[in-house]
Amino acid sequence: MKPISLHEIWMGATKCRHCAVRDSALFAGLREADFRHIHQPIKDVTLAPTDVLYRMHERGGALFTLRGGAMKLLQYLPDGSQRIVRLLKNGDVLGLEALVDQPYQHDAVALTDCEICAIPASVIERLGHEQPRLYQELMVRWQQALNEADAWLTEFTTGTARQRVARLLLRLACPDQGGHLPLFGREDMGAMVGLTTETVSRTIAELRRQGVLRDHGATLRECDRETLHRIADGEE
Amino acid sequence: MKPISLHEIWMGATKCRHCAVRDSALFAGLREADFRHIHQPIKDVTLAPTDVLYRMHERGGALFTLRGGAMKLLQYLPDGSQRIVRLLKNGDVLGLEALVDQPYQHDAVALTDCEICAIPASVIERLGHEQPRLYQELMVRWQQALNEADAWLTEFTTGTARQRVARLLLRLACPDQGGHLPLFGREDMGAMVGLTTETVSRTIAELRRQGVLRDHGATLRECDRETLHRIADGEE
DNA sequence: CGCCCAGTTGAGGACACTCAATAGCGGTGG
DNA sequence: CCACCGCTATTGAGTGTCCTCAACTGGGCG
Repeated sequence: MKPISLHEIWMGATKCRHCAVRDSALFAGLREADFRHIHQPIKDVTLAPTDVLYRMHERGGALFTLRGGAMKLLQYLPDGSQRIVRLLKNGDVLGLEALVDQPYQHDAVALTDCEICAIPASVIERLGHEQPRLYQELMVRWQQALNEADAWLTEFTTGTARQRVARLLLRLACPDQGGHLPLFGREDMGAMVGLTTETVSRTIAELRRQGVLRDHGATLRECDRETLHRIADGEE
Repeated sequence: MKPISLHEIWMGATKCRHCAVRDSALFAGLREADFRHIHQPIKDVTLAPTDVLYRMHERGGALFTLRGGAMKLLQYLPDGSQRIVRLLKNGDVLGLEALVDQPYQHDAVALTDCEICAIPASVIERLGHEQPRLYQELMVRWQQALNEADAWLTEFTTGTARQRVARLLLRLACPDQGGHLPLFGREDMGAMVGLTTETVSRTIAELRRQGVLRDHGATLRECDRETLHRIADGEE
């Protein structure tokens, strides 16, 4: 849980502008010339699992694009228990709050090794003045986040444990045939669907026994999307 | 449940530009001159409870500001059950999806009598070209929606029925001393916190018996925010 | 007056939680 | 190389909460 201070982020050399930002989904579509406007440092950040990118209520003034890896956004309840509010993967943006001058709304924690680009909000503001296109791009990101949030609400907080886990698996393991996420720990899965680790474990164990899931070693898996869908819809 | 077709909305007279849009929170801050850019109709809409403003998956091309009343945004599960994903009140914006050319993501249903302003996405785009300020305003709205969504996830899907109902009451009845929302039906409340109507009813009945809630006639209420907070935090 | 709908209350059962013990894996050090 | 430790996952037993089904109440309105 080594925290990475924002200070640390900004003090680094300005090695970007030549960096991978240009590939970054956020800036895709901006033309070469537009980059001359970037006078502030855009810094690369690397994280290891459990590292914290930023914390709730912090005022960082930067947003981030996730160029590689996976992260989770956490919120906490008064009793201390935590809930995973969203997952982020390649190309996703986090910390958009910074653009409207708000403190971060979550803890952002790395689930895998991550490569991240940190972009000061001021850079966006400057670019945006001459590139309304950028705002369009940002709004798309915002809407994506909102869709995700709503989907989580309806998919992961309703129905039986069996249904929720099935839906989660469909979202995590299966979407892209090869790119299995490491299939997180039971604890994290529980925090996503609002169940205890034990219940998640039991549920997955049963799915395995029924042949819906196949454990390839430790973390890799195959899954029968067909039946998972039926389970998710409560038909089984 | 009389549906209001979007066609119906757009065919109306262009009585706005002089209309209340200028007071609308969304456009607050734009100066007089900026309104000359609005060539398209901005239409007023009035809804009665249970009326539908738009439906999921529709492509309306317009966004809306809620000038008065309260609305709910719904999503559905495969089994047909519905979940209330967000509530909207005075000054809130809905249908932002239209700005990024997406179909609406929810059913938008009136809970009370509503006054609404319908604004074509094209108007925003045109205005935005010369008024980057407007984008800033829009992003703030988007972030608001996102904060709401996240808050619902953590507050209304965790803890016991007692806790959830307490949190809901704190959000609905109490925030503004006088402006009690009609304290929705049990069914709606259930759809917000992920419980059955019976459980909500039982829970509220008990709170009443314990003197935390006082029924003033039929819908009005007083509540002991102090103890509600303690209940919400699981200390009672 | 009686219907209708929303809310309330009851009884019974299912499901997920809690607490607790066991198993499996990986790393570390003797 | 094996023994041991720590962590995570798994499994079990018992309990509590919430859901389901169903009956009953009460106010609003035709």
